[in-house]
Amino acid sequence: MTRRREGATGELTLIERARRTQLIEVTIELVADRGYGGASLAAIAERAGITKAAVLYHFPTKDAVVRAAHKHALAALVADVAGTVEAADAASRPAAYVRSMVGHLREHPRHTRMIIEAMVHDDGDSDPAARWRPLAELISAARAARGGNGDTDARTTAIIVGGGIDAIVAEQLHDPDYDTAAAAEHLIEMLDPTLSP
Amino acid sequence: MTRRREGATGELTLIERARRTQLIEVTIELVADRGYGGASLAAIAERAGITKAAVLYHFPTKDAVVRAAHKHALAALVADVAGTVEAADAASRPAAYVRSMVGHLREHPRHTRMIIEAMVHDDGDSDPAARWRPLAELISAARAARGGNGDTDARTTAIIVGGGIDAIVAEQLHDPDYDTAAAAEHLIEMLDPTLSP
DNA sequence: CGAAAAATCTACCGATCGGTTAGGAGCGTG
DNA sequence: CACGCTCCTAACCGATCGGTAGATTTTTCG
Repeated sequence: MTRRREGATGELTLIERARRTQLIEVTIELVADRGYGGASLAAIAERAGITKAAVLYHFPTKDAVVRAAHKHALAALVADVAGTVEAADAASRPAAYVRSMVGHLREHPRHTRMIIEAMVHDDGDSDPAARWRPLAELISAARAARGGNGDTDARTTAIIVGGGIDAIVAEQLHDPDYDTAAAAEHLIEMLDPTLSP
Repeated sequence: MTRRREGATGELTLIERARRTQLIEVTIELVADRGYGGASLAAIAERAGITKAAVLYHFPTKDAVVRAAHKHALAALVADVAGTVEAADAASRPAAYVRSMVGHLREHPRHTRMIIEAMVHDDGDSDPAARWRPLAELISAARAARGGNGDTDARTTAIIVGGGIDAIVAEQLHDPDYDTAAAAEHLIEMLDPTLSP
């Protein structure tokens, strides 16, 4: 058993931190470029310049590496979006959310592919509605701020708009010249009427 | 070389047809239930009640089986949708398209998962915009029929609406009680204003 | 019936998968 | 110096992958 301390509360070594970060980064690259199946232990180890066993010294299993990479990409995303959205007033937060989300995903295409790949792969236990729940709450709040009609299903609106965001980003992944900013504004124009009574 | 005639123009045996159909069906089930990686030759063969070698007698490679399954699911989808859409007049065809697409995907969840899985897996060579091009053309035609403003980007509208369709279906896959029909109507309500001058 | 063709089986191949084991540098500390 | 800890390598494991070769059964048809 050459396994790492798992939930140890002790602080990590500097080298350990650096290695983990590096492994997460190369894993994001691999999953983004070659899909979940393409991110084998051997591939991860090779890109990091170490051996498979060394990778498994820092993480208990391969899935743990991929999960850590997914978590990292997701955390960076929500932190970025949350910061932008807070600056807007309630009525325009859904628009700010869409703009910020599309913008972030365009600036970090690797993270985008990583998140999408993870979404597709972990079958079942992830709810699409849960992914867009923050957006659903912003939509509810905006409707309330604009005076009523909070009866319309914010969950469905959020799911649809979220799907639109994903589609815009996916298109940009295929065609780097695609004008995602214009597409985001178009999506916002479609969303806006549903926010007013 | 125990390989099948590949592009032979000759007619196929009844058994061959039945086997191919069966193999395509079990492959759709497998890909839908366990993802692309879960559809191994051994798994396909087991579900069909034959051996791996027998599978490779009817198809040259494993990928050929999966591609055939994808093609089958896709063909069934477009045939279904096309039939419904033609019955509507130009101005309301986009709405009919959305309704029909969501309805078909709900009635054939396996096909849905198969298509999504294939979409994610074949990296790069498939353009999201191409997938929704038929919808983009319906949107353009509807705008023309309603009198002008064909300047708005139909491609982007189609991509956004298409993403909304995918998201609705994905949510229904996770929550079977989800009201996809209502969601489709909501999506249509968001689409409609963009079709008029 | 008997032979050709179609369909399938058993058995194997090399490659790769995630993971394990044992050990050995390098380094700071008693 | 010797001990202990961190970080890593070389070698290996059993399982599974897609695919192949050749024998064998089943079907078709003159």
